Formats: sequence, C-alpha cells, structure tokens
Amino acid sequence: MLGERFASVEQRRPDLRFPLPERFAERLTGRRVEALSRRAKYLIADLDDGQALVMHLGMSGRFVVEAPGTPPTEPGAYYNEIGRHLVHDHVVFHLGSGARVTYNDVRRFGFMDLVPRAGLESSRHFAGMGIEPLGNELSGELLAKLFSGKIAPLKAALLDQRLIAGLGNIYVCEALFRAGLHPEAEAGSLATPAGKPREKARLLAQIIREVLEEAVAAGGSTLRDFAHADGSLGYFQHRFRVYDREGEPCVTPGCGHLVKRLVQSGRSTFYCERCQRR
DNA sequence: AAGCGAACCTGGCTGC
DNA sequence: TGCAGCCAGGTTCGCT
Repeated sequence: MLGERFASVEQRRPDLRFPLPERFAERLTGRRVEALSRRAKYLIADLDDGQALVMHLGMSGRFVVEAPGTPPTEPGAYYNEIGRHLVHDHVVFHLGSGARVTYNDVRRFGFMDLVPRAGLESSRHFAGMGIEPLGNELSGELLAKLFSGKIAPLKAALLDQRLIAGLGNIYVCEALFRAGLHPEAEAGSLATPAGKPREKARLLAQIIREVLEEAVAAGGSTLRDFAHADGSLGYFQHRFRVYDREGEPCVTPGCGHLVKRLVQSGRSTFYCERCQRR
C-alpha cells in the first residue's frame, strides 16, 4: 500500500462494527498512501489529502494482499482455496499497481474511519489512550505509578487500554505467568511493596516487553484463522505456557500443578496457582 | 470515578 | 443428525 494510490475501493456493506464514514469509497479513490504506522492495535494510513485512514482488526479482522494479476474470486463462491469465507470480504482496495488488499472480518468487530491527520492523537479513537508497551516509557517506575491505588485485579489493569495500550488477553496471561504474578492480585499492590521497592513492577515491565518481542518475532499467534497479509501463519501459540492450556500440567520444571482457567471481567484467564503469587 | 457485566456478530466445537 | 450451549484474539456502553 505504501506509496500506492487507490484506483478504486469496493465497500460491500454499510458498516463493520460502526458505520463506515460517509462517502468512504469516494473519499479514498485517487488518494495516495504516504505513510503507514501503528498506535496500540490501530493501523494508520496517512493519505495525500491530509486525512488518515484508521483501521482496527477487532477479533477476527484480517487483510489479504494479492499480487497484480491475481484473478478475482469466482462470483458466488463461498470459500476460497484457503478456506476464507468470501462473504466476509467487506472492503476491497484496488491499488494502482493492480494489487488488491481485501479486508475480511467474520465477526465484524473491526472498523475503519477517516479522520484528519492533524491532531490524530487527540481524536476520538486515540484520546486518553495509554502508553505503548514496547515504547521507552514503559518501566517499573511508571507501571507502579499507573497501577498505584487501583483495587482492580492485575489482569484487568493490564488489559485496560487507558493505562497500557496494546496488550491483549493472550499476552497478559503469558506475561503474568512469566512474572510469577497472580492475575487476581490487586493492581495497586505492585506499587506498594514495603520491602524491595517496586521489584515486582520492574520485573513485570521487563517481561511484558520480552513476551511481545518474542511473539512478534514468531509472527504472532494463530489460534483459528489469524494469518499475515501474505497468508503465512503465526507460531507463538506453540510457545504458550498457560494460555488455552487449562488442565494441562504447568511447564515450570518440578511444578506439575494443572493450569487453571478463571473468568475476569468476561475474559478467560489461564494461570498456575502455584507459580503465580499475589 | 472505578470497576464490572453486557453487547456487538458469526462460526466452531462439545455434549446431550 | 440435530440442536442447544458455550467459547473466541477487542472495544464500548451503561449501570452500580
């Protein structure tokens, strides 16, 4: 997409999670993509008219990139060769080069929006958003400060995008396990260790970074249908230590306790009650 | 104000 | 085989 123009855009339904912007396809047609970036779980394409195309994949969204000359899928076909449900191809970007970028999203929890690039940080999607977990700001000191006084469970605080923006359910479970911290511990307890000052916060901050870097290097996690834009899959799911491993033995040498599952604010948490302490 | 459950939507899997 | 129930990578809304 970078440097390309949108020759045309097909919008096949009026909405994803939210209504698509007014005259969406029309406003994109002829525009050139000048930059691509990411903030938290949002993708941002800067356009040559000062607008930004903001995109979020939700739970099941994916982009598929097809090279110039790839024949269009057969009209009326339900699945393509890799089992993708074509009825869930909602937006198709036809690029000047002839390549196609298709947004497919079974559950339609994803969305797209067009907003002025200037002041993007204070626009409705980004205002109040927390720090980047891979940015320089994340430190034990800041983590302790962010969680100070919070009685919400550690798990919920880590998922709270207003504090740290970009951690999801899988990586929070994995980070808590590696840090040996109990998901139900009060978030504020990280900030108030009477003895070793903020040792837990320092360790957790370091481990969050490690887990994310390792997951990115492994290409992310393919649970059911996640794939990169070129169709390749992620491999981090093979390195899960607790996520989706309920009832399996804890991987800590000599532990042997079974991984437990509990529900916190509507999301599954997987943890080892022996290795993860409050 | 913070924290929590429900809602948004479809499909896959399990168990009866 | 069929059907009900549960579960899923995320965010937002509304209630207490």
